[in-house]
Amino acid sequence: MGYVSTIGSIDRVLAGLDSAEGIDDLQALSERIRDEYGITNVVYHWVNSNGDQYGCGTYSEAWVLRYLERKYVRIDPVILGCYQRFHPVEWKRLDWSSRAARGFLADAIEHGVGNQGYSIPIRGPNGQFALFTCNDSCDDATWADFIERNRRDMILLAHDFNRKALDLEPDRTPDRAVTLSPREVDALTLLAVGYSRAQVASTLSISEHTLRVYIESARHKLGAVNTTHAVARALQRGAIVV
Amino acid sequence: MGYVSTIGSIDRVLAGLDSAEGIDDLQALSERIRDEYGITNVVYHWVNSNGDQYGCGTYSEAWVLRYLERKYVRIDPVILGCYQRFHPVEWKRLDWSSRAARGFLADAIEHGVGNQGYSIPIRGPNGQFALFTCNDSCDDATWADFIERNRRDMILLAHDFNRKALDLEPDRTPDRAVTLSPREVDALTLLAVGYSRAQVASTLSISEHTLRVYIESARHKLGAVNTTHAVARALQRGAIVV
DNA sequence: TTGTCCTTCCCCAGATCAGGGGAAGGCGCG
DNA sequence: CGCGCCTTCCCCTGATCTGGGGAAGGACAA
Repeated sequence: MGYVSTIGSIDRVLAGLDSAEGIDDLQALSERIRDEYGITNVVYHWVNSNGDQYGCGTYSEAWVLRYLERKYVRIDPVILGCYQRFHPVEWKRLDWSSRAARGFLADAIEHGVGNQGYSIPIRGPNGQFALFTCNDSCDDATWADFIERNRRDMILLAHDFNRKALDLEPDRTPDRAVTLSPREVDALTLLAVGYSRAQVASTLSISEHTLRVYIESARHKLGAVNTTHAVARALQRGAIVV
Repeated sequence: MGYVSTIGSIDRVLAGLDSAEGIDDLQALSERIRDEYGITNVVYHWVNSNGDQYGCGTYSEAWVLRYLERKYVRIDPVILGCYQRFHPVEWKRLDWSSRAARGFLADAIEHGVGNQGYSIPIRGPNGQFALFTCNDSCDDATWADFIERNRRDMILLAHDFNRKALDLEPDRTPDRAVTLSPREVDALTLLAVGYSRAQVASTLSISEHTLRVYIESARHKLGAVNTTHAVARALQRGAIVV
């Protein structure tokens, strides 16, 4: 990481964001951010609830293809870690202990991804999830210093980058909000914590037949094909909280 | 809204956040933010889907009690609007057309809530939801100018306020990750998108018996009592991404 | 007032899942 | 070179879920 003055960078970049008119501009902008801040990579990565991915950034094409091809999204500790966290996180603090994760890391570094990174999770109303990541190759102290100085900028960039990305791709918000009835929420919530149908029915003091009506109705609303699917979608969309 | 210089405010406030050690400090800090920025109210409000609420801020005690007592969370257009939005929003742009909303607004203003507001939605891994709000009584142009100048500060404050609030209330954060094997991840992931066991087995090109071993093993790791439970916990912990 | 949605109840048959066994080869870590 | 973990295969039975039906009262909104 070469030393680069970042004074005013955020203003220049946000001005660029304001005038962006297409995904290509965002792509160019990620490169711009990378250069303004003197780091190796800047990436905006959208992870869709059906496994679709999309994004832009400075990773090499080879790495992006490999990532998709190997379905790394399933084991990438950055994704997994951010997915269960509220706050931005430094990569070093993620869990790299599994074999799959270590293999992934080696592969990533081989493809030009830096060993240091900082990723900001961004969430939408119905479980939509995206990541804004910056990364670099340097030692821990240098990176900690960089983050210390630029954390705020990165958070603001993540916000505005995401907003612009959504403006440009309005169909990225396909999961319409589903309103489950209170009983449907009860039913799915109890199922999600492991109750069997019989247990749920007795907990809610209704017959199992009635319970099934709720589950079916919730299933239809959620576009789910079975109970497990319905619970999964309800959780993803925040329709139930366990 | 009296004119107040906000230069350096963010630094002073964030320093205060760093040293906060309890919910009382956050309460004091919300007052501090209010004064630094010269507005009427600053509020951090955690909303649980089961109706639980929690937060701190400068609203009068009378208003908070009334809000809870009347279960305003169900009709508050700020909550409703932010719940389905990605980005911070000015109150004027929300939907105040329903009668309930207008009644609510009148009641709010009567209790010292400003007519102008800016609320930032904050989301967690499993639909957790909180709001960081600043509001004031002034005309549209004055408020637009205030937001224009302080939008970035508010976003950063929302982030850090939320982080601190979660630090101080660790039970609101999710459980630690479990490391599932790649096959277990495959199995649960496909189950989560609605596949039956037979479909999963054939998709993974393994026998259904083998598949069951993975599901069982994942269940044990996750401390789940059945498949649906296992999928739910895996999702919550970010062990799988669907 | 009419319609839509929520809540509750009931029947049944076939498909699916859960739970308990046991056994094999492969891989990496100490 | 074990030991542990991952992967793969097989047996079985009983419990559970899924897929269609139909029916009724109450709440709330247009």
